[in-house]
Amino acid sequence: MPRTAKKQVSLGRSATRQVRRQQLIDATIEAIARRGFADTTLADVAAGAGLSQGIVNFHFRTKEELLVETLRDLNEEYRLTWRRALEAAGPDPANRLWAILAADFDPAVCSRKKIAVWHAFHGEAKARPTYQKICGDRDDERWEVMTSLIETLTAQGGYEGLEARALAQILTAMTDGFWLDYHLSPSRIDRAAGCRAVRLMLAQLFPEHYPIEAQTAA
Amino acid sequence: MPRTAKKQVSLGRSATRQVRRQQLIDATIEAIARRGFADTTLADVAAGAGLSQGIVNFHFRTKEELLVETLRDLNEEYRLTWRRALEAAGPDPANRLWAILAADFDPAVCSRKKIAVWHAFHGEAKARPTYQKICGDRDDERWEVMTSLIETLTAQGGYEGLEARALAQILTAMTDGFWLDYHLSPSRIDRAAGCRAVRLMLAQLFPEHYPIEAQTAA
Amino acid sequence: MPRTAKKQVSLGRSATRQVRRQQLIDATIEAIARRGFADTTLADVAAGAGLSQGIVNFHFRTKEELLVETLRDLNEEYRLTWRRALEAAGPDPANRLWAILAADFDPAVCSRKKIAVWHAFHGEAKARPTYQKICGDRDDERWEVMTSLIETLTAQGGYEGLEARALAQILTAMTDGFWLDYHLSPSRIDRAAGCRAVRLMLAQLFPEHYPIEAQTAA
Amino acid sequence: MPRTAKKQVSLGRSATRQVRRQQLIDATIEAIARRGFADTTLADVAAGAGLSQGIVNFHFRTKEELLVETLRDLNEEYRLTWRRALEAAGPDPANRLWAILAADFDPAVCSRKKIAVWHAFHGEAKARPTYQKICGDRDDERWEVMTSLIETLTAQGGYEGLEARALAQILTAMTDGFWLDYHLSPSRIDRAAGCRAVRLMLAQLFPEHYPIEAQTAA
DNA sequence: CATGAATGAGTCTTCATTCAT
DNA sequence: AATGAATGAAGACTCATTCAT
Repeated sequence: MPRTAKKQVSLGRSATRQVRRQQLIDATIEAIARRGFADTTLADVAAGAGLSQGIVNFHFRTKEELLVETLRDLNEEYRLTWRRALEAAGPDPANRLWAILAADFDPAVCSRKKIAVWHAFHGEAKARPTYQKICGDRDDERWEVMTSLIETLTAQGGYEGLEARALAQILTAMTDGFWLDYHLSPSRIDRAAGCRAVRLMLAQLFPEHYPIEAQTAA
Repeated sequence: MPRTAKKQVSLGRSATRQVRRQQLIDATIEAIARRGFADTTLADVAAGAGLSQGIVNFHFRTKEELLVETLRDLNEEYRLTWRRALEAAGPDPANRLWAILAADFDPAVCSRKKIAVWHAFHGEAKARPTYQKICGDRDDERWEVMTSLIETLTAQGGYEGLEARALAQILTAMTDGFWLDYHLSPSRIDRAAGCRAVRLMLAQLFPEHYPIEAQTAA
Repeated sequence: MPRTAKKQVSLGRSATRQVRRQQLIDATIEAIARRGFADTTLADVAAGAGLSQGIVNFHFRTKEELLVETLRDLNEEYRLTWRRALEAAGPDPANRLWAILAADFDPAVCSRKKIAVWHAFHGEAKARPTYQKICGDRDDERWEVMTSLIETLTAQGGYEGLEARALAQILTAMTDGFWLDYHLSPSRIDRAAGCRAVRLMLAQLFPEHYPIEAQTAA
Repeated sequence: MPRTAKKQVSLGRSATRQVRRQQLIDATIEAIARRGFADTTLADVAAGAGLSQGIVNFHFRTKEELLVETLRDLNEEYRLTWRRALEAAGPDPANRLWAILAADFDPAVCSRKKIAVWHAFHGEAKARPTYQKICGDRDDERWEVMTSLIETLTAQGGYEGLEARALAQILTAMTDGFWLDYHLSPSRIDRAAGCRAVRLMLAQLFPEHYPIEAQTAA
């Protein structure tokens, strides 16, 4: 508890609304990762943040609102991660496509903890339309960008018979699947291996754009 | 209530223990699919089965035991599905590999409802070691068979530079990923498309064994 | 607590639904009378009934439902009291009118406890439409009967200038007012005095029907 | 929030303690009338006054103190209303008695809102001795004056058999009862009708002093 | 004086579990 | 075997009160 106490003092009562909210969202992610979605209580979250019981209902009106905001927060972090990678990748479409895919292995979003929380939300998605909507919107955006890049690649190269939508589905499924496998069997797979496997796929699908010798690390 | 009464009468008090248990497991799957893992109560399950409140604690000692048995039941159904497909595929390793992968799109295991429940359990896996163990064991078995088949294929064909483990990872990730995408964005993908995409991947990875013209439907 | 324990045993777990509900309603009346409306908790009620915490939400779905049923119960008891008195009064309208008014001083409904609870509900009536509706319906019924009886009396006797509605209002206000005064200043008034005062009023308003010498006790 | 800000500015930080207290008492009356006693929170009161959360505990030490002061305020207003009417009535005891009774229909005290709040406090009276004391004292004072006036009237006129205490009780009950009926069934009664009915009663009880032709409006 | 974030005790409500019938 | 009333622990939420600014 010394750390807790220090935290409270250091942030003090004057912590701005935004800071407090983020603090609680972080504690929520931590709690869900540790205890699971079903067993996470507001008491856990508050204790994890070193704050008092009633605090969550003060900053978020209900538990559900906290959860939704947590999901949005995760979403935004994820979105920013691949968006930034995309910008950093420059104009080349092959580079850009790779940047998006490789972003999924960025430690900022691809950690045991974060992935556990993602799957916790995914598990509840069917029963909670709000979650499904948020996740769907997130995927739609990434899907658009990827499809468009793949169309450019297939137009450039002579990849006959490869439809952009099908390829986008394959690549999306692969990275999503790696997250799931990493979640369920962390001992069988690691970030580097996942990254390499995706690169291998790209090399298979677009040999012109991703020559085998030029492997890139995550 | 008449329906409930009839159900009870038709099954009779003599229903064997196994029948009742299965009835409750089915109701559990239904309830989790509809309400989500966190919001499924024993009352929901009992009502869904047309039985009385206390019944679950009679046939399963605790809620947790019911959930574990439900997961095992799902698992066994999944395992039987691909095992049977494997047997039906005959001796050819290419056929056998395809059979395993295609089994993931069998309506018996690949339905909106079942997939929702799978992801509900996956979401809780990190927090509940038992779930992780059950899911891990399931994956291990399939993994072994797939790796072995892939090794045979790579030994047969001249697929240089393709490591069996990496390929197994790719293919596993892809089918797992399709399930997740089907769960989150059912409008973007359907079973047939998923099946075709996997076939396309096989054709890319093992062109000798899966010539493009010989497409197979799910 | 020994008494509580005995009660539980004597009623047993098999107490019918109706008995349990009544038991809880009685405990609610007791609790409101003792602690007031605002400070009555479900824990008070359950403890008062010698039962466990969650019992109320089992037999009534919410606290509000328990309160509404309690009000209905009080209402019905009140209604039966004057209805029975009315029947016992025979055919004479003067007797019948007197019976209704005197019923308000029947110890079954006119006790410190009951009246306190009545006023607790009246106090919340404006803010809770359901209460206002229930109380309004109760008053309407009694009002109809009284007005009709008064019309008969004024038609019989030569009471010029006395309008039935106004008289009904006066008599209703008087009994209601006695209850309030009994509630706020129990030391200044008692049931017998209230009863006598009402009788005096009747004698003043309808001297032909209620001759002064024929005083009747409550 | 602009309205809030304006309000604050217009009253200014220099508002005297008394003004703030009155502002909060008024907001309390408003809140109780709207939400009921049990559901009125200090947040409601503060918001209603356009001030901040913690303000009440600053000007009144506790919620209970605010409520008590609100009741006292209502009391004082009521007392002043009939006291002023009494003074304005001149020396004639019949006029004075009528003035007291008619004051109960003065819009200043006899409004839907005020009456709702009165009954809210009455409803809690039994459980809170302080309220009972305050209401009792209020009634005692009025009771003394009324009894004394009635004694004068009965001494003057030849009203045999009419005891002053009984008459005071009747008249008090009647006005109290009108308030309750106005509270519960506002559609059945209005101030003018109540006033007329009381006047009718006086005419019946003291025909010498209140001749029928000399009706007075509220 | 006033604000409003923070606290934490208290309340309603849910629900897994028990058990008399 | 089955029922369903009852239990009671636990959780979300409310709100009077405090207090740093």
